[in-house]
Amino acid sequence: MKKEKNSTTENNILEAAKRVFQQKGLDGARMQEIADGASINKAMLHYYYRNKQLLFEAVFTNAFMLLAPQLNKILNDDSDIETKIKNFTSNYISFVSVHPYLPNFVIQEIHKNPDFIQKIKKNSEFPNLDKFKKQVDLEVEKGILKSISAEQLFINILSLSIFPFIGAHLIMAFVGVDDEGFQKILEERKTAVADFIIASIKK
Amino acid sequence: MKKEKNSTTENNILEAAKRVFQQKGLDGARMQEIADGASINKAMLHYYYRNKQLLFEAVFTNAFMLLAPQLNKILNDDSDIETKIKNFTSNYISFVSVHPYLPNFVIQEIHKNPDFIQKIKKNSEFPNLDKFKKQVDLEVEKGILKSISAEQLFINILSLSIFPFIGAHLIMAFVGVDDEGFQKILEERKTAVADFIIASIKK
DNA sequence: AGATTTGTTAACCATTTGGTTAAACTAAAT
DNA sequence: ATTTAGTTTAACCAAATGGTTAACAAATCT
Repeated sequence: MKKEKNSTTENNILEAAKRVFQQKGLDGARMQEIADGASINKAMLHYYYRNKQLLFEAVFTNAFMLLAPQLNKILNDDSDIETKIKNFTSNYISFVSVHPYLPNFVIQEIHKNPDFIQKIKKNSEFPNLDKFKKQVDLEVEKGILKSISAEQLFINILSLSIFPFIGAHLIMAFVGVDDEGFQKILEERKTAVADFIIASIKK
Repeated sequence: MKKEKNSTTENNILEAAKRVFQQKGLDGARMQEIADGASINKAMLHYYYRNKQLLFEAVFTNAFMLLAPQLNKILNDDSDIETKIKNFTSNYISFVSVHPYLPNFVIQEIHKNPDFIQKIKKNSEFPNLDKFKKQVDLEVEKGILKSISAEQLFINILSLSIFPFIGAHLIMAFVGVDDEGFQKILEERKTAVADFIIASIKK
């Protein structure tokens, strides 16, 4: 038996599957297209991944696990809130600029199949708000921050960081810029988002 | 010839199509399911709407045209920025709470087919930023607002208003609340979002 | 080397799916 | 009453699609 056959084939499949699934979604994706993308026979897909659903779940979990660590940065490290916000927004926007399809993909498929997230929540360390909440409450108490609920603040941070990627085309149409112009706006946001948030909550 | 046959059938079709398309997307939707939902034969669908694409476009345009007027509120009326922000965020969150599927549907299909938005941009009055931009620049100049670009502010407003609906399931998982708890958070946001924005930009 | 497991292919299959056809039905217009 | 035009149905169809089979090639093991 060949063991170290991690080589190309399986990787090619995952790469191709990622491309196709992220662009077209579970329903829109075609196994044939993925096979073509991986330069293999369609039967090979079913050799490596028994069926479409399993292949999809592999890709999805992969994508999700790429985003989760980003969130742990804001939820579970020890710096103060202001620093965290600066780091997270900047890092996140930089990171997603390199993987622009990720947020849409993850969010869309969770939307169509909300149970999916429960499955993931059980495995691995799923980020939770406990520490962040304690921290915010403390800084509010200390008078460092204005009164705000950690939940609302968290939602605001996520919204400002993620939405521009999800609504990119919509925003471009409204604002009247092309891809290049939009890139500039995103670049600005790497610092502008944190400034915006901090201006609002810092006493 | 029966002329006033606007009666139920066509309406049933649109209602059923709306339900199915919004839940499953263009690719995931099945003509048979729409037919069943409208209590008609599948052939009737093709009698009223020649094919899936056209039926979809009817539903999509419909949905989009429901959201556009909301945006005109913030872009093209005469009140000052602060008032506009208060009105828009509150109205938008209220409105979408009643149509929670809308933002996801519109954004997702635009994401998969960006040309779609160009089609719409040509018909009807498509909201644009010109007036809003002038107003923001003026209030910045007057010293009412801190220095901020109208584009970034606009994106922030949209993000904070729309994302919670698109990322609902994700947020619920992170924050650790159920549907009911999330409803409460949204209710809070009807005022909290505007307060958050204004605290950040008002001098 | 010979057996066995693993990787790969081409051809095939059952089902689903969007879409069509032709005929029947309905109600108004002549 | 018969024509006419719109409405509705059941049966049908071709293409697409996810998935399988069986045979073959290439490693791996003994």
